[in-house]
Amino acid sequence: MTGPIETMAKTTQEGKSRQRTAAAQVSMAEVARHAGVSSITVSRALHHPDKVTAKTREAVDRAINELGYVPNLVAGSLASTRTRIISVIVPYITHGVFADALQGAADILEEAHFCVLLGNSQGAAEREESIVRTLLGHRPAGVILQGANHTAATRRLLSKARVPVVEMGTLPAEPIDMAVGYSNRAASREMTRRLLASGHRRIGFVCVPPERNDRAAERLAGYREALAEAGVAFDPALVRHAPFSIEEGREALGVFLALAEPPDAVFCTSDLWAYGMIAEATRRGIEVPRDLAVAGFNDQSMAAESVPGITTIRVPRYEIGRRAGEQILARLAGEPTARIVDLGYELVARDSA
Amino acid sequence: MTGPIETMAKTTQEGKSRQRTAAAQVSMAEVARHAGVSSITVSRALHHPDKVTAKTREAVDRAINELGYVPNLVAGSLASTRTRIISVIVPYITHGVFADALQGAADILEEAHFCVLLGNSQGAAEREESIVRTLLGHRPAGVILQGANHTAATRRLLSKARVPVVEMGTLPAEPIDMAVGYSNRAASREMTRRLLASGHRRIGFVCVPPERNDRAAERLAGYREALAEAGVAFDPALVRHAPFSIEEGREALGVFLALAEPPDAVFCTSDLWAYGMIAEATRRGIEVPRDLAVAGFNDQSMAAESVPGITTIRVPRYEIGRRAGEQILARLAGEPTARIVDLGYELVARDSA
DNA sequence: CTGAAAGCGCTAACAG
DNA sequence: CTGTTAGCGCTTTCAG
Repeated sequence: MTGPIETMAKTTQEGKSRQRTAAAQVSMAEVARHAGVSSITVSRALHHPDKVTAKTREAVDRAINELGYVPNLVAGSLASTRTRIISVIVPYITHGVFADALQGAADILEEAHFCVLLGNSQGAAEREESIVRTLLGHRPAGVILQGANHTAATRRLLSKARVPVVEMGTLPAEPIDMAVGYSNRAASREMTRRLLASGHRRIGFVCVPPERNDRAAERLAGYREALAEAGVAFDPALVRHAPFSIEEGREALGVFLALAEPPDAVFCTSDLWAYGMIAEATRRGIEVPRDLAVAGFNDQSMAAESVPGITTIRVPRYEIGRRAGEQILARLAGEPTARIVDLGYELVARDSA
Repeated sequence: MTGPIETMAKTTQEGKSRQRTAAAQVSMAEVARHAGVSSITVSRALHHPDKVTAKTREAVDRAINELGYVPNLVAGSLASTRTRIISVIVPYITHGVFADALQGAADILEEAHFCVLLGNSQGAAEREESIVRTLLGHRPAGVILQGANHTAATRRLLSKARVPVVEMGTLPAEPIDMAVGYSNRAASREMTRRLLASGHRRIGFVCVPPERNDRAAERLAGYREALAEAGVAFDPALVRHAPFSIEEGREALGVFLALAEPPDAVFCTSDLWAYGMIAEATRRGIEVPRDLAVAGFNDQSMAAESVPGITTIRVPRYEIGRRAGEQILARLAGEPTARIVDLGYELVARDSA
């Protein structure tokens, strides 16, 4: 165990004067001079090597290497009024679901030589709006964001930006531009139906507050639809809101058991809660699924590791991000694009429900 | 369970002609005209509101709102040769350790109104080099990257860029500029000492191939140092390389048990492996830690959930990213900065070792 | 406190 | 295939 230690810099500070980035950088003009050609020829050797003789290309390449030239993309972007930047905004980077989608988007975009300008909304629509405003200032070639609950201003900004926009992880009735996801409502309805089919009638439901989260709202709607179909009355006492954590799953069990009429099944709309709830049930001698059925959502790694294994909904998280990136690229290439891409979901039946 | 469905766009394609981003955007000049002032006054109203009369400021603000003006940061950056972009490069976004650090960096940087330009090296130094080259083209105000094994060209590029650079998660002898992390070697040595102190002499070691990963190399070195201190001979047969996954932990156990002289303890340098190994041991009726002690690294969420709980090394993952961002900001503000910041680690003793 | 002129480093458009 | 001329939209510098 060690504590924080700081070794003071031996190097002298350069001081406030040298914040300017491009300062001592080599410019294209210098490369041109070095190679005995004009700037535009350097530009062409870089971007359209076939439009330049092999000899010129070599001379330019040599000059670039000798001088250590790194093209200034800021200047290039301004001149061409075009960037190779895609903004990707996610609620939380550390949440597995979003991290996977972000990874998918980053993979395909970097492959296509685009850069990802990252935004982190922390799940707040107002924060998202201010991030969108800033990121649009960088004139991205496209924008990818999570979910569909945005402020009116965010929608307006994105529409006016005249760039491809993809909302991921959900299937909004009116996407800003394009959407890639799956039906949270249908997935939730299907899981609830499964619990009902097993004979459960008192079904608890755990989710994040649905007011500020369209996915949670959709899942709650799906749950209610399935109950209605089966003629089971909706009981608000069986709905519990919580932040994401294993611990909250443990606590939710306690709350449910303290009810006058406790549930005989619980649909946790995150595997984290399901995992915690099962662990706590086991600790209390409640057998899952015999005494209590527990279902999860997302098919995160702990779903398979839990004992019993968690019956859950698997969503194509990585694929959603990747496809979102592909949609942007397709639009930029002038190819026809689908307005809504439904990547589906899969109910993974294990032993917990 | 639903399959992929695509709804074709009803909206007509805008075609190849409209890839240009800034195209129909409102310019500062238009805002100026609308407000009856010059561009430079708009610029000042935006960046130095106190250098402008309240009346002018209001007129400008009104024009901005009416026109929906979004400042073009590309043009601004070119003119000022300065950006508010920090490049952050991580090996994998989905790996919890890096996601946490990325989150830490993003949090502090966005707070300071900087944007994160994300790079994803996939753990390959060559890929990192090409990413660094591209990202530097955007003239970031600073660069944060993971670890210390970079190509010579990467080091050269970053040094020549004349911007603050932070390497995170490790304590290199010769940082490119600054480093924020902890000693992988010391942490590994301490854990190995603990296993030795419990009487173990045949200690297995699981890590990723150390040739391409400086952290793995440091951990291996710490393990060997502790063995040497205790006069225990190093046995290459006890070292296993594997990719990160729970499954690989299960497999590693099988390999170790097949040895003529199997280990009585295993130090897994990732909790993932430790978790899998313990699960597999339990399945085979091998009691942990009585029959086999298993130690982990990183204190990921499964470490506490595992039965028995995993004895592991906790590292300040989020804090490392946050501090890395702070170092960049401090340097940009002209404040003195430490060359190396050791944030330490903590051995978390649970029941597995 | 406000403005005019000049230019950031590059690329588009047109010539040769 | 190569070069010249003009900006991209903003900020810097220097005047008023």
